[in-house]
Amino acid sequence: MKQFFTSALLEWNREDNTRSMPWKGEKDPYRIWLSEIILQQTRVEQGWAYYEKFIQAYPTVQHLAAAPEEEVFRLWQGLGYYARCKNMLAAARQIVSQFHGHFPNTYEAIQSLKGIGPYTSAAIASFAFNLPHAVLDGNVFRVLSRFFDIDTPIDSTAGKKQFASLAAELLPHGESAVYNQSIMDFGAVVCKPQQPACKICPLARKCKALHLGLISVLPVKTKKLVIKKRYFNYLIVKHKDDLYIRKRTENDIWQNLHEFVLIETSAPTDIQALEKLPAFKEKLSDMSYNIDAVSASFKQQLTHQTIHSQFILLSVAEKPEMPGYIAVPQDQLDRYAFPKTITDFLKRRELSLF
DNA sequence: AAATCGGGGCA
DNA sequence: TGCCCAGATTT
Repeated sequence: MKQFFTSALLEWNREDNTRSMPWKGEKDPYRIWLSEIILQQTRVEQGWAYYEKFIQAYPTVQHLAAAPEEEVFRLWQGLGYYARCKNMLAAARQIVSQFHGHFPNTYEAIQSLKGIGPYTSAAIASFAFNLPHAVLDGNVFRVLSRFFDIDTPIDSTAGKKQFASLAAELLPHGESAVYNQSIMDFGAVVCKPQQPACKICPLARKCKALHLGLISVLPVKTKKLVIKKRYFNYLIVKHKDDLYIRKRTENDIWQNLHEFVLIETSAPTDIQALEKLPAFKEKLSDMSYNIDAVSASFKQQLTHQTIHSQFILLSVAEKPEMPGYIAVPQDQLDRYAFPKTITDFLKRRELSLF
């Protein structure tokens, strides 16, 4: 069974796999690493252009390590999971300072880098150095759980151990790079989450889930998602040509991205009610202001929360004293990274003063 | 062990 | 909507 699985997969890769990607067959560990960080929880099509941008801007790890943080975040803007960006830059600097600019070449050393866990370490170890480590990503969980009919939840500790053990057994000696590439391509192209192509699947003959009618229930996950609603009221404080922004630093979404003056409320709040909040006066340090415009509501759906945002443009006559905020001329906003809700708003130019 | 961290594509 | 995506880190 296991023998069949591995050889059938490799044969599928030789004969039917036409999936092409910029980093496929790449041997430079820096480029492989970059692609793997970008692709964490991200579809290949979504990450593709970002990979090209980063390789162009930072051809080597030395270039990336020397880059200013704000510039790197600007390039990452829109890709999500911004901790990846922060960790990536830290790892680049680790490679230069601790590893003398040479990418580490053992599974353990690779995993000691910021932002690299079991999956990414196995991917780099196998793709760059052909080391015998099996990757375990969403594709692999799905393919294995179906073919071998394993209903242990993949988001449990027991499940991770069980699948990791099986994946390691299936890894063919000396062919970890091509095998790891194959199983992930296979999961993405044939054994897809929805409507897998079982009719043309070369492994169907021995696929347990297919014969048992369990394709749609495998893999099993236990945890349920709880989605919170949040209401963001952004005050765009304008003094002459300057707008006031800050970097988000708290443990929350969008850490290290920038934003305008935020007043979060637990329910939709109109501007009259907003002005009566103590927080409103505090944020503006009792300055006199004039409300120039109020935007419509922008909605953004994240994995764990739904954000409703409105933007209130207000101008002040005197230079504001706002600790923690920086004044940025309107035409230089594009030097800073913002969350998508804000870039959408800025692009829309809904408020006439932009 | 459970909770978080984005944004986009698809049914 | 809900689910998933070349997962990792924090709580």
